[in-house]
Amino acid sequence: MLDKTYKPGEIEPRIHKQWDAQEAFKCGREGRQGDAAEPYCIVIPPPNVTGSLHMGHALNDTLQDILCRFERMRGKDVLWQPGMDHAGIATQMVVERQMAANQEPDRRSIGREKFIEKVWAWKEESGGAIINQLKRLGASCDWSRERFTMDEGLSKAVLKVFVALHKEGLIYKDKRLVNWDPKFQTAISDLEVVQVDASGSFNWSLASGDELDKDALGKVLGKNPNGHMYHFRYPLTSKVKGFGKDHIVVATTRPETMLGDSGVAVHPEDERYAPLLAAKATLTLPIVGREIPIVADEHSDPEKGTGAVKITPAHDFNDFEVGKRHDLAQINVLDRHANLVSGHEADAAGVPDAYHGMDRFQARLKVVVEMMELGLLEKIEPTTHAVPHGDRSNVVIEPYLTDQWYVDAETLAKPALKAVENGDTRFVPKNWEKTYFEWMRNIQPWCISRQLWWGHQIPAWYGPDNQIFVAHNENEAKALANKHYGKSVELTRDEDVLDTWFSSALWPFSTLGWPDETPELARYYPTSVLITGFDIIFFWIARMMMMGLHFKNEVPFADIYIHALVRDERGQKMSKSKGNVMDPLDIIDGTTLEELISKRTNALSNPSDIKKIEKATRKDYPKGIPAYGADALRFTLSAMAAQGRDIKLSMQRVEGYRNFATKIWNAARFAEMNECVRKHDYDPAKLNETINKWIVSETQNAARDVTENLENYRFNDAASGVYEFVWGTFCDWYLELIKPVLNGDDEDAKAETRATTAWVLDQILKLLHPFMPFITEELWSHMVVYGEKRQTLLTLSKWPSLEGLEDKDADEEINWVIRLVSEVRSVRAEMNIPAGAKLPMVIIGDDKLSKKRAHTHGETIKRLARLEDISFAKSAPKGAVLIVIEDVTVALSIQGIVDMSAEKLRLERETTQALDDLKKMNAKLGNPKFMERAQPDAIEETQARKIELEGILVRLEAALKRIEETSNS
RNA sequence: GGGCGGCUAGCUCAGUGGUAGAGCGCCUCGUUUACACCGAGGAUGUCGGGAGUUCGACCCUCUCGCCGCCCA
Repeated sequence: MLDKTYKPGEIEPRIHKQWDAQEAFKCGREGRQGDAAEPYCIVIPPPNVTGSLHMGHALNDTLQDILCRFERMRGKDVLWQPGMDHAGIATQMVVERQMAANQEPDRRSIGREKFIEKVWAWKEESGGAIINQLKRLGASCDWSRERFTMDEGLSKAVLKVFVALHKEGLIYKDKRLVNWDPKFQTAISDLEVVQVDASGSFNWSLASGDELDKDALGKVLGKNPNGHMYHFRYPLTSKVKGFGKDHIVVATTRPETMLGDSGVAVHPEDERYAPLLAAKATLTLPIVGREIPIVADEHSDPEKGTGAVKITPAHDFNDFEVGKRHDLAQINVLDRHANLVSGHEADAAGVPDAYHGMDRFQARLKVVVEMMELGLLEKIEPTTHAVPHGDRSNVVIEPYLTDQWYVDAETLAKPALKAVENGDTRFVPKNWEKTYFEWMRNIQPWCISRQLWWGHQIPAWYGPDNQIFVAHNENEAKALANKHYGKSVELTRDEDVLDTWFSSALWPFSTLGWPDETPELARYYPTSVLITGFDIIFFWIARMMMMGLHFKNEVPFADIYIHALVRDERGQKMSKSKGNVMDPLDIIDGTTLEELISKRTNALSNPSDIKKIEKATRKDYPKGIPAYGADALRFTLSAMAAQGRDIKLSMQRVEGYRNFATKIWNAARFAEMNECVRKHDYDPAKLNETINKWIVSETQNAARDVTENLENYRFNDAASGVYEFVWGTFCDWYLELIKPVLNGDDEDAKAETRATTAWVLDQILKLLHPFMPFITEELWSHMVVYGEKRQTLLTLSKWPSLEGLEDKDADEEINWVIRLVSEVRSVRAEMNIPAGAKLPMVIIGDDKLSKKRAHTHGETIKRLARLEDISFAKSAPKGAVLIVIEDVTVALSIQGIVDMSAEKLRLERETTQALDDLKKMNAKLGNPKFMERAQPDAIEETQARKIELEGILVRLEAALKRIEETSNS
């Protein structure tokens, strides 16, 4: 016998063991190989090896798991390919931090090789915690095929791709500006930069005559160095005829970059500056003393400020382009730490001694003060502007001139763009393709080199004269060099590694064995669908499309399903630094308030928020979180995963779906108690009892509904469909309706009903399994106490594909019973009839069908509506409440129990409502345009509704009349 | 500045060119051995504002407002 309550914590580990023992999730299982089964493949978006499961993963993986389990049950040969990426920066950061905490020597002192060893050791010991968390969620990946982007095979793929693309000229080395992260001292891609708005508060102008309060400015900039626009006067080297002033005013939010200025640009048609352009006038850069040209370039906007823009080609992306057009010098003034340069470089750049090696933001203040002292500071105004930050380091990024490796993304993007345009790959929901197109059409060269140690080292070797040899290995490079130089030379390998996303871009085929032509690659590529969040359309999807098409000549996936973002209760994006994260495992296993608080406050970006976070957490979760179980969490996420809308996680919803799990549990318990046993020769198409025909018909509807919705990625519709069927139809009505049968003495009916209950329950477990794998698998294995042994695990059983079970007559009959019972219950409650009172019911009139139905279901109706007995009469007895259903009037004798004036009010209210509705129908039918132009269906429906309402009104009128007679007598 | 999405019951959210929905919460009731993590019943809405298309708009179009996100 089942326990009275359902305990997820006890069930889940047991079920895991069953799945593992039977290797249920392995692809290419017996009976599903070759032509025997259609392959179905999803590659997991590889989580980061340093990561831990968050709600976004939980949603992402729940949806993938639903599809995989669904298709596996539909008989397909499913491969859900799991794995992780090596997360270059994040992992290196974790390990370095750990070394520092242990007071070990830093990575530069131990050298590259030793450091890499340490990273691997870390990975073996504490990396990949997320994989176990995924398992806890119930993810049915083929774990035997787990891959890691640094694995030998995947590294081989990276090598091959790099060498091939280089050979084709699609990978090249270039000196350009990159986004430089001064904390990690590496280049990062555009996508790894987040723009953070800065707003200042300091205001000053030369014209005001006030003295600049340096200390006050220093204080403001100490809090946030950004958020101000500084207007500088750059003096003309010599006076120019026709130009009234002896200087030009330029504005900047980054004053320190002026040390690297090599020109000032004005718009070619800006008449204000025409004399200067004509005279080829130059400016003398203050502080530095360099003479710089004034150039005409459309980049400067005459409407903005003074129309003159200072140009710092080595430290600004726009200026870099302008500088190239006018052959301006690229003067670097920062070092790798984003401090001001020192030594030779500083001398070359003309940076004064006082600035050498100075912090960039201190230099900013110093430049401003010095300009003020020179009388060249015109004003400082507060402004709001976007400041680039490293997404991992959270420090201000500097555009920095370096040699890096690039992928010619523009060329690779073309086929990738076309594949979506012509429908080879389909976005669901469709509107995301716009985002994809937008990005692909404006794609920039992809900087793939990183100045890190952890990752795939770039397979490029340099000769003594810096000649580059790209090869699969050192010997091959040496051979190339020998040929080039005609002799053997010393080669040095490029120190840098590749962007982690470079290897992730190969994921859909590298995990299947490419570059080897493995059977898996042949069978599972292209994959069926990619499920992911919109935030990595650019990072990952676009790049997989490019690489897949280039190297496999086929799109990597047929469909791309883009799901929502999971937000917190207040609709805020969850983030560790905001302290509003929710660990999915805390919902599965439960947690205490204190643990929750400590988890949320230990990674805050702003520690002063601790109290605030604590308060909010105490308010939202005063008792911590109970253990709701993986099934409840999964069901919540899928029920809330409507296309195109974010999910605001609601604990109440989780609780509701936990209750749903308990409901199913108890329905099964009821079935067990009543010996509802499966029968091997049970045929749902050959039944005698109307009630059973009905539920079997409803089951078919529900199965079709879930199937269609899952096929169309309508996860929320699928989930709420099963929910409604299980609770609203099966539990609320079917199980209640059969109780009299189970307690009765018609043995044939009883046997059929028991078998039907067992059969429906089996279908329910199957339909529910993709959403709630644990409880369903548990019940599946449990419901054999009296029955036949199961042949398979539920997860490997056959998905219901039901046909020919619809039964319109049974449907109408049972719906009649349900309506009748509901109406009686409703009237009883409204009339305040004591729950215990059993009333006699009289069915008025001579309708044969009603009589027959009332007779067949008499016991059931009596039980559910709490009736003493059911009889038939031509007219209603005195002192009765009349209930008007569409086609029948029913009298409940309640003499003495009920206040007749209340009853009168009730009938009057119903009459008013019916009259209102009728008026609407008549208005429609009386409108010639409606009759002329509306669809025939709509007209028919309106007419039917009109007739129905008229019938109801006639009977309501009769009922009211009776009341008056009764109260008069 | 460009683009996308949202605004529906107290809350969280579905929804469709033709009679406004669910869950939670709320109110009333609960003799019944599946379940109080339950059962029965009930109340609650100018579907963000305005205009248009249409026989008919919560739905389509335009416009305005507010909120959010992405890109520059």
